[in-house]
Amino acid sequence: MISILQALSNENIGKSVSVRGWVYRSRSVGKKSFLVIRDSTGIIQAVAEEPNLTPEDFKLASSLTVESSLEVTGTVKEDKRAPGERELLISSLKVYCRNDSFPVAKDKSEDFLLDIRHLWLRSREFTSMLKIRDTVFRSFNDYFYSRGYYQVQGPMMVSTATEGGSTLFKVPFFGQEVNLTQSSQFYLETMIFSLEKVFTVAPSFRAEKSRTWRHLTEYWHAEGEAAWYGNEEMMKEEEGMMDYIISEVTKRNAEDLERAGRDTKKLSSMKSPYQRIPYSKIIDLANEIGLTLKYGDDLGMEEERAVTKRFEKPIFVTDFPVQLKSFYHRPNPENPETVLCHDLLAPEGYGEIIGGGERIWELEVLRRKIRDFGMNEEDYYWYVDLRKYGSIPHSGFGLGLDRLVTWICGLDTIKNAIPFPRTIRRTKP
RNA sequence: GCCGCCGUAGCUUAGUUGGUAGAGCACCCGGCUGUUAACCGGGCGGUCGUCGGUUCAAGUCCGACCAGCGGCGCCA
Repeated sequence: MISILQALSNENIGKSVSVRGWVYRSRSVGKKSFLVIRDSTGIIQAVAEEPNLTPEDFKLASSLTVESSLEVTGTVKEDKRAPGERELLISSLKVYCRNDSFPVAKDKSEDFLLDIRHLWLRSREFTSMLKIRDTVFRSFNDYFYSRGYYQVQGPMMVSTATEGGSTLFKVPFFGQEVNLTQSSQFYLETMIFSLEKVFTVAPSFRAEKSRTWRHLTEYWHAEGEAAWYGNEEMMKEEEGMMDYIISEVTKRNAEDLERAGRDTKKLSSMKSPYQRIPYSKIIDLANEIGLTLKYGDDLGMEEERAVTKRFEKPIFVTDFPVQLKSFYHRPNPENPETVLCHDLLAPEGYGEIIGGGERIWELEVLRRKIRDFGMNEEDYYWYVDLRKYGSIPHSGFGLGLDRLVTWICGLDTIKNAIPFPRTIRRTKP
């Protein structure tokens, strides 16, 4: 038994091989049947005709429906008429499951495809996306291991919020209530005191009633936290990570990117360094483009799209005003109206994929910010404790892996960057 | 949270001023000696999202509900 990719290789021409998989297309002309078979590695056309097969087997082969599963043995032959110019002359076959009509046909709506996502995953487009997604997750881990980070895990059930309080999922917990985590950041921060550099890949949950192309209620959050790092050092680390992920994807998934309609050369050209643009300059730029933004306004969807379309590479937006960012961001000592932070915006209109920066490490500053943001210090006692015992400068980031995949694949919705998207109105399949 | 939109066969859909539903694909049967989302002929397949109302008569008009989609805000 060999893979379809292997069956198509030069050394198998003229040889008898066995492959197994699923019927991708089936057509018959006169006394010949053409079965295009797919497995995880590719597709090959198999030809069934009677001299090579018993009448029973020929009939069986001719009757196979889309996505029926089977195993075939046959001789690999070069033939200009075949897709891929190679095909398999079937000498025997074994059918595992002959289907009724497969629900996925040529006419399909976005809505219907979401209902049958469990079957739509078998499509070539989705297979390619899943392979690219695999590379993104794998290379994220590999990069941080190569940089001396440890992989750690925080809890998914938590009792404190990282961001605002209104977007938490409440879950019953032995007569009490807990929340599903929105970020593992605070837990990563606790672990830098033992491991110094840590990362995690975990789901995060947001109960925001978002209805957009780039929000999920459950998404894959890749986070890193490093002791002694400043904002600039963290940005450099992220540049290294992005370079590595993009080089791995373009190396391993060239064909998959092509199927997704993505220009591999264009992706490869987006090497770091990325521009660092202060928030105030972005406001100026937005106004040059014709948008009306004043200092203190947050960047909306329209602004982000317009701005990122002007760049060929991702950009960092830095130095946001204090009030636009969460309480834990460290104010810039040279300009306390702004914080030492960075958002990484993907080009081509895709927008924010990373948010990060330097964390407050001075106890009194953190206490004041917690008060200023109207929060209760007692709820964050353990987070505050970190600033009491051996506190150090440190920085971190959170990356939306599904957003990164959306951009790398050039998709128009984040729902197609994850096998089973969870949105405000969809929990099935 | 705000704004907009859709629901007719397994899928994609047509359906006129209200008169009891038509097609393409899929599937099944038959034909075709090389198909490329094959083609040709036939067949199967519909409580028109649900409930209620108006009417002699509702897919069509009205109301409520259910389900889902798109955009904004928020964020990764």
